[in-house]
Amino acid sequence: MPPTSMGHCLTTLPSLRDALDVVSGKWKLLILVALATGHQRFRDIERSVPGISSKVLAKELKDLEQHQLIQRTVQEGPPVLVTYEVLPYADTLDPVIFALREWGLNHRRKIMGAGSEA
Amino acid sequence: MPPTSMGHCLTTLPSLRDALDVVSGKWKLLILVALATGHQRFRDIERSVPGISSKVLAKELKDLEQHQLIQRTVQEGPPVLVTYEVLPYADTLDPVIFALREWGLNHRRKIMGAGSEA
DNA sequence: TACCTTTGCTTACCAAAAGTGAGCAGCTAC
DNA sequence: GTAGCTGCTCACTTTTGGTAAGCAAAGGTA
Repeated sequence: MPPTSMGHCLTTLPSLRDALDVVSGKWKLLILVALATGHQRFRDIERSVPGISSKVLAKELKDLEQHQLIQRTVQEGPPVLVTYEVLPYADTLDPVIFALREWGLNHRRKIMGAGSEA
Repeated sequence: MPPTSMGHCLTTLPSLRDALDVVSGKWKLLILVALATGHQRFRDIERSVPGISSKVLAKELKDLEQHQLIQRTVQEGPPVLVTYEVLPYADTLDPVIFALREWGLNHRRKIMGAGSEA
């Protein structure tokens, strides 16, 4: 039972736009979740986010870094190691991710349930 | 203090993807909010969602209709009148919109606050 | 040593989507 | 009549996305 139903105020549109400008892609939230679940290397993320390509991942990681949601660290050494990690600020997106996750779960149930329709 | 911080479970990724498949564009949530705030005619929505074009709006409205989030109604009569309205199901997206709105609000503050940086 | 694999990307190339401007049918206003 | 609004669509350009390949540096394997 959402307490806000229909109660969108005038600041909703601009704030939403601000948020969407950072987060609206198909991949960004997925990447953040992958990072949060322990996948910190490029190839590791690539494998854990099904369907993403190297090119897009590289670009998205740059975007996320620019928005200060993640941090890229290069560990020099005989094998140069690059790791990505979510910054604390990215945790503020948890409510968004949570809400979206819940909705996705529910939506799938709806779609599956009404299986008799085209 | 988000209670879910880092606590993403294994169903997060697929559920998130399901949700993003419906809602990930730059415009869909904005359109839903515009509809929910009383803009129900095409041109009205177009004007209230800054930056959107007729073409994209038409396409997004079709998508939203297909996903059963909105309903298109044509009232025949001397002036044919087309109205769009959010279906009850779209209200289930309120938590998502709310979370995103909050985040956007906060993010703008952060960006503005750190104004001395590039 | 040669050969294959992994990593973290980048580069061409092509397809899909978004943005731009014009326009159109049907109506109203003047 | 002509100008305007509405709800779109069309043709065109630009931007974004996706695919496959490749590359330098290192590691394994024999």
